Amino acid sequence: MPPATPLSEAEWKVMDALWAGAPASGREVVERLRTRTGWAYTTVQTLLSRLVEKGAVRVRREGAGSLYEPAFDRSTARRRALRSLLDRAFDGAFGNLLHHLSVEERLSEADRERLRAMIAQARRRSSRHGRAPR
Amino acid sequence: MPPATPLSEAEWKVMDALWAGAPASGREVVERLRTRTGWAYTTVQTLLSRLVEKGAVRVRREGAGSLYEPAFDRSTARRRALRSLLDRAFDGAFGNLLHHLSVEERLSEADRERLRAMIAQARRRSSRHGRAPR
DNA sequence: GACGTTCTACTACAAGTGTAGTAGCGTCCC
DNA sequence: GGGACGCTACTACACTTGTAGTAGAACGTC
Repeated sequence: MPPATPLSEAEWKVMDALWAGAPASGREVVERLRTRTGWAYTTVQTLLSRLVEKGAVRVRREGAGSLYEPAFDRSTARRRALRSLLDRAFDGAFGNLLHHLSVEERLSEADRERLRAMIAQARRRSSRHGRAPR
Repeated sequence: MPPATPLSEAEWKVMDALWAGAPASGREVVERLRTRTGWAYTTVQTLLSRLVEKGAVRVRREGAGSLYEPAFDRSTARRRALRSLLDRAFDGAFGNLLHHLSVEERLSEADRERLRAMIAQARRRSSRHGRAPR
């Protein structure tokens, strides 16, 4: 697992662009970001370099330019970001987040449906290999 | 609603110290943070000032020193932080977060219990507002 | 009223972020 | 093989964050 340096706002956007299509050229990434951000080519390049330094993106020279590809998937990044929020704002306790969700946030019917599935799935998983992590 | 400038890691710790006890003197805040962080008095002062600038803390001179108190409660801060994470990492969609939780995170029995309560509560709430619970 | 003790205000400085410019190199085209 | 063009590498610069020091004001004490 690469050093879990957290992704900044702008970096998330770049990663999103990469997750949208496996190896992509710098040009492609810029193109994908154009509508969302309007960043200059060099801005995107800077961000890509920083991401490579951080180990979040792998680069490979390919003839003319380079091809970039994420070093981990979106779920992994999301898990890390969530953990980071948990530590920062919820005393690191998952339960606190759930409590907050239940008391403070408004849920739609679809959300509730999702939660029901979530419970069922969690139950299945935990009974399969009987463990309850913190 | 004060300008929702997001709280940084260190600022969260200071806010936590303030939420732990209504108006508190600078000295008190430092004291509460000592074990957790070991920060110098002036470090805490700097953070408090920044929080005042951001509108997250209100200050009031009181004889010798000042008394500080949070300008909003922890739930509000949590809601904002969550929103920010949502926008950054989950395409701004609450459902994406729930999906992530259901598929990616491991839940304990207590978590599941909490979720069940959450669903029930949401159902109650939404039926009160006259939406059919499917 | 001189002194020590506290606080506050201002300043500092390195790392990280957002955003981009410039120079130079490799490649493609005629 | 010389020019046009695209791409990478390096540099820039302001703002935020983490962490603190110093100088001076205010207050309590004898």
